[in-house]
Amino acid sequence: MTNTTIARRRGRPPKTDYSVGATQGDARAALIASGLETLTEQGFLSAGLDGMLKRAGVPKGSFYHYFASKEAFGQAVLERYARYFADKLDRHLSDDSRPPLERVQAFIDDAKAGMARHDYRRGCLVGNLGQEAAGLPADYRERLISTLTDWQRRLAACLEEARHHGDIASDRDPDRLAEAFWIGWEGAIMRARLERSPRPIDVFTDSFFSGLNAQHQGRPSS
Amino acid sequence: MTNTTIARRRGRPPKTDYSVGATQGDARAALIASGLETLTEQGFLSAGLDGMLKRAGVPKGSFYHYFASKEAFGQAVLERYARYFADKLDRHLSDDSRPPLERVQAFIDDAKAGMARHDYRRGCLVGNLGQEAAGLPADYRERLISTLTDWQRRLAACLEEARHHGDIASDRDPDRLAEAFWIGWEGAIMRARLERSPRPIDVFTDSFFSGLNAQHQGRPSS
DNA sequence: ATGATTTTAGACCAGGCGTCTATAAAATCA
DNA sequence: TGATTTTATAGACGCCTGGTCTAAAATCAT
Repeated sequence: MTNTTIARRRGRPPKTDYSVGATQGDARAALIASGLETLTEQGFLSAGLDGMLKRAGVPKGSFYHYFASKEAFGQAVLERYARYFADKLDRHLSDDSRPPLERVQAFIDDAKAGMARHDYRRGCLVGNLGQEAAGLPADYRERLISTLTDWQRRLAACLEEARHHGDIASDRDPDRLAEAFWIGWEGAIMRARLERSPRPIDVFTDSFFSGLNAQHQGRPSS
Repeated sequence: MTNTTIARRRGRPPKTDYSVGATQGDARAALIASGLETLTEQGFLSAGLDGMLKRAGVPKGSFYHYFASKEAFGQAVLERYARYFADKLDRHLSDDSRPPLERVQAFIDDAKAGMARHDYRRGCLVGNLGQEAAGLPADYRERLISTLTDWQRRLAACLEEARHHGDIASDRDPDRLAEAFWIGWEGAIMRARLERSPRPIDVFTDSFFSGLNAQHQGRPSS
């Protein structure tokens, strides 16, 4: 059997375990953190590597040691963001100590606070990259879509609970409601950033909650 | 009356092989038309002048004869887009031959057809620039906001009619509903472009219409 | 011709991504 | 210990693109 314990190799060992956001000294983690800040503010295409390198305090030579290209770097940042966001979602939406819709509101308040904390300069990375999707490598598109459907799945589960709880009309489909939520959410984040105000988020979320117990009806007959 | 046949002008004659601007002979119009196509696809920051010039069939040296800078050019394109879009809105929303909500649906169908016609490559210029607002000159922000509130005003008037018509619960505020519409709309356009599908628009608009006759209720108590 | 006006060609410079070479650090082998 | 191998840092350089500007071209007016 192979020696799984240590398996000695020659040479300087790599700084393994990038997944856990190692803190100081880890250039790769610093780069991703810097990328998160920059890309949520500026998007991908118009963001320059040099700026992110400077922000992270990492020289260019190191960058291409850890990432094959700017594109590969962007993907890594997106992965990290998707995980970070899904964790935040779960933290709120699985909080059994509150009724389901309050959990949704708790997530919204959390996100709102985050935007205010950064003076409405940072948006949603998925929204930013989504708008640039035309000019991005093809695999970005798939990843962005899968991220959104992942968030949708998590929200739908909570809305399903709310339906059983009696807070949503029984003929509404939680999955479709969740889909509509994220569609509107991205618009609300964009608008909040534009106006530098939490109001768009409030207007959207109020509208969303109001619609939950409406009788479903088709569009106006044509 | 002016001689429209030949109308000789002073100075070096233009090359007049503009490919885009329907109206031949006007390089400026060709540039704006080209800019509309490009900026609705790519946004402002990552779009290059060269591509737009080539698309318009206008030589590079001419650009700064017609516009003071790329920024000024972008503003001109935005003005044109805002007018174009407001006209389209009015054409539908003021059509007294149909009930108000059907007019809204007619506008939506029109916009959907436009997106499909361009294979979901082009988005809403206001949405594109809005997402880039952080990296854009300050006056862009104000213009984008005023454009959205202008569209909101027009839609609110139609929703007010719908309320009198009995299609909207009497305690809902048409202005706030219209505000919510444009917030979600931008999200829907973005998502439709990402998925290259009309579905996000349908999901959003169905959700919007469903909410119109709901009893208004606050957010979940916290 | 000379001058005025309109349009264009092309140079210019800044910045952006990626590469390349050099060096230091950390471990093993001899 | 010293040689060797692998990892990581360091930043200068090249090539290209992109926005801007200046000088010149092409025409009309006098």
